[in-house]
Amino acid sequence: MKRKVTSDQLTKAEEEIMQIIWQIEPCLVRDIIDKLGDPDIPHSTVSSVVRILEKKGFVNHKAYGKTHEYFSVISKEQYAQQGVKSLIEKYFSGSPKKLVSFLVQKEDMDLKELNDLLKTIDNKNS
Amino acid sequence: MKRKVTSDQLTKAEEEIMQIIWQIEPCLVRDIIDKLGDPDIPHSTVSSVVRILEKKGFVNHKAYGKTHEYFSVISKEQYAQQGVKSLIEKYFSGSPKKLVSFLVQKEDMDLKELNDLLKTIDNKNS
DNA sequence: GTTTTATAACGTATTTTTACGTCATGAAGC
DNA sequence: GCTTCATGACGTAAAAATACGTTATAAAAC
Repeated sequence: MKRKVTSDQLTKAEEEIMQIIWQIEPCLVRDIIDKLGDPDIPHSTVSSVVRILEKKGFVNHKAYGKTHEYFSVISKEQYAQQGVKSLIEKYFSGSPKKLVSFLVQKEDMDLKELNDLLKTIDNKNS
Repeated sequence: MKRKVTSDQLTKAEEEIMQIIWQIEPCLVRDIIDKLGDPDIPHSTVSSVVRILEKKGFVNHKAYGKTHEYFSVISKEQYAQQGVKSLIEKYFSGSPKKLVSFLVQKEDMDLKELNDLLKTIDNKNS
């Protein structure tokens, strides 16, 4: 029940904003709002979340006068890696192989696809 | 920024308890505490989380007098599937293939392993 | 039957997350 | 210069998640 101090996990709202930053960085809060689609969301709400993201070390900014241009510090890939790792640990007994066979079983992926991929990687490595 | 009403996502504490329930169900709150390892955690704290899990529809209980025996309604596999799906959507542009090649690249999984797996599945399907 | 023990519910306090009103500042236009 | 506009920070309100003290009850021990 202990809470990790190093906030390495994003909440839902935080992640939603972070995804946009990864897409369009570097960006202003305004840009994020435009991308969000919801025009009624108050500027200050988004600003708050971005500030929290900065506090958590996910983004940083460069100031041009009062205007802040935000950019990510943790890459989407880095964060994804952490997510994949935790998923595998928690739901596939730490075995990536189990995750792959799950993907195939659930028909999210067919065998042919997997085979093709394997060939592609094989070629790269030789 | 809208919040989903159908609580399909567990928070950290909730998930920790849920993992234990999946492991040892059916179980009493007491069993969960024993499994948690932290003997100082108040019984009522764990009980609260379990009640929330019930409200969210993840568990249900059978009452024996005042004693409640909890069991999962949503299987670990079901929940895992949802997690995998959301991860793929958010971080691998909806392509399971990309996830697999990510696994290989990050050396969480080697090619041989993947190859073996492919053979195993192949055999099953023929 | 009475006492003790183990159980869970309930209500509430605390903390964290999410949302927003208000203020200040710099830039642009006058 | 002054005014307007766009920006973001700050503080705080609201909601959600987490933690726990207290009470009630059933079962077990006596």
